[in-house]
Amino acid sequence: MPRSGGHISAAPPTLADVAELAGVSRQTVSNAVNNPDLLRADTLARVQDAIDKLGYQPNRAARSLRTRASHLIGLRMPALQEGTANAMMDRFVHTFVEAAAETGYHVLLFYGDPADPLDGYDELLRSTAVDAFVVTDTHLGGQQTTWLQSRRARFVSFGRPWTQPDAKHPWVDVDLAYGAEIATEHLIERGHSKIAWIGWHKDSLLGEERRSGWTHAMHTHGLSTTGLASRTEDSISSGKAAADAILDETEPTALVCASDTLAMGVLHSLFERRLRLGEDIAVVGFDDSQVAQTVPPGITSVRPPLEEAARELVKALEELLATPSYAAPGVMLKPVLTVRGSS
Amino acid sequence: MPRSGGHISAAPPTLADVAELAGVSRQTVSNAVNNPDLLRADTLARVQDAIDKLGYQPNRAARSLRTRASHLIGLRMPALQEGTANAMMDRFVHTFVEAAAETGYHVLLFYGDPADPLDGYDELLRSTAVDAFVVTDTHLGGQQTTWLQSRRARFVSFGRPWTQPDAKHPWVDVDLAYGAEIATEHLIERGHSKIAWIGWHKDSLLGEERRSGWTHAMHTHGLSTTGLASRTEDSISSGKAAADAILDETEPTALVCASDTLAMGVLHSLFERRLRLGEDIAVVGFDDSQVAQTVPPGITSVRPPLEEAARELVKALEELLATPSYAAPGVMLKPVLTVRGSS
DNA sequence: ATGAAAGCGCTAACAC
DNA sequence: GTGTTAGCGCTTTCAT
Repeated sequence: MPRSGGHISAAPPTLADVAELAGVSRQTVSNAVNNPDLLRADTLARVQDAIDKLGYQPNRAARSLRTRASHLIGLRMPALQEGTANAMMDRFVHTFVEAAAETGYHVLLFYGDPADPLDGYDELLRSTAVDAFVVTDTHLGGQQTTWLQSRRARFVSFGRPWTQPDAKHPWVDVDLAYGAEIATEHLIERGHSKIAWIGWHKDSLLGEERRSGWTHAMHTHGLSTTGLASRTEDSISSGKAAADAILDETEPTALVCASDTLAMGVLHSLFERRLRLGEDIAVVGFDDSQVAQTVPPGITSVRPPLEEAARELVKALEELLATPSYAAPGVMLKPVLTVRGSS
Repeated sequence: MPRSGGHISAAPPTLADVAELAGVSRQTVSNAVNNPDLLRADTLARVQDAIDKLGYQPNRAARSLRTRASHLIGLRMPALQEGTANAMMDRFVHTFVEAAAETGYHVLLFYGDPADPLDGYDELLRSTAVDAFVVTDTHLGGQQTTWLQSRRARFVSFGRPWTQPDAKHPWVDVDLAYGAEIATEHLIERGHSKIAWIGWHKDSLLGEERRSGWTHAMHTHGLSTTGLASRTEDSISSGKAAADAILDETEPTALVCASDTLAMGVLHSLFERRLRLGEDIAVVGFDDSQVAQTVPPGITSVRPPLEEAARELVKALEELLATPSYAAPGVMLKPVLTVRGSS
């Protein structure tokens, strides 16, 4: 499709303009665009010519009004976390927008008050601005999904329905217990046996999930976990504090961290102790953040397959929008371990 | 506005539904929403009641069709750069979406083939999907802005019109020559005099800009710059190579880097040489990325005021959409230096 | 201050 | 296969 239609006027051409130029009715042009098989080959060619010549593009508002579909997917912007290494959501948004584009959907990014997980959805729903939503922070509780369901809104989620085992919406998630397991096994293969875990508080579903992978790998290989686990906040300073405590008490030779942020906390502890990352001690993180990728000598990290997750979600979205009653089983994806100098 | 309208039916209420419930005509309801001052207080109250009861929200498609305004701002997703510390654009997107929300605008994120800087714009323009665009990567050349201008599209840019001094569109940028200057002066204050510059190739406008700040600060303080500057790619490995060369040859006590990515390259060099960042040598970066924030002992970095930039752009956008002929002078913002352990 | 009529650009349903 | 008719939900005249 040529970019320069040779047409600069303020008002874009309409169906009627094309129809007139091609010498057919408006409906025929509409069909040429939406059901080309209905036209005779020569008519189609003539209409297509006129479309190209005018640079015609259907008006989205008019089409939406008529078809009751906006071809827009709503995505509430995840809160920005400064001072952490957490940027997984940004990478997810990137890949989701890209995947959605391939199926003719655009993404409507909206903002919601961080204090209210429901803020923003209602307005878009009521004004029929979007066809569906992608919900991302399901581990924060099922408020969003429960509410969307009660409003009969269409949506898919990146993240399993942790607290509602009977939820019916399509979802995609990453098996991060498995992630912790391969991370731990990687360290065992490298000859470590005193492998510590630095994770989140007990009330974090995500945290317990990841922790179980570590426990499982340790026990499978007949290794003890006593004195090797700690639970803390997801921040640099608490990661450092946890590392300080565990290094003093149990002297592990390797640490697995529930996030790259915690891993960076550990690095702060090592820096202070003048220990060499990857030589004196091994560290593995989660998320494969830019931080893990760039800090010397590179932090080995569990990498969630975000590209695949985005594609799966778009696929589910397509089916959901085509079949109102669509109910799919959740999809669980496996992460891979990106090995770098830290281990 | 109550979130639960007590109304669950599939079809959202329309103006007509509200009118019937309130016992007025449709236009009156429309006026109640768009020109409340036109109504008598009691009528307004009655209509408002009906609106609340039904949870009415104007249909966006219908409104757009009629007013020829979508209240959507198009933003093409910047390419994702893995293996670097560059995430400034993500932070910009965050703050822009937030700022836009305050004025009733939502952001339509779209994808464009990275190989074609123009890809994606045309379709949205022709289908009248967005009211305006925000263009972000102006330093890559003026292709996007030139083309948008020729199409009479409305847009603002984050980034000055480097190659077109006569461009008329509103823009906001950050004075990073000044950023390099305060970074260098900070190091001079700390007692350094052999301060190296690790920057980009000569054809990078952004790079030359930043470099000039370093040169200026050095000369102002009577310090020599010979043998202290290098030009390279924006990547970890070339940052390391540049640092290796300059550390061997000139033995500077401090380095200013054109990006946090290059600063991380320097860190790789230091790691190999077993030098202590912030003790044996000082390093300052650009962008105040998550990497600079989290790596021990923290990298001093020039922080662009993205929040302010986003707000300025939204303001310009509002005026631009209100006044078609609106022409504003560009806005140049000053960055601040976030001082951390690396200096 | 409120109401009636018209029409934005498109597609679904039906006629020919 | 192609054309005609109607109407999606809203706002902009214009009349009252």
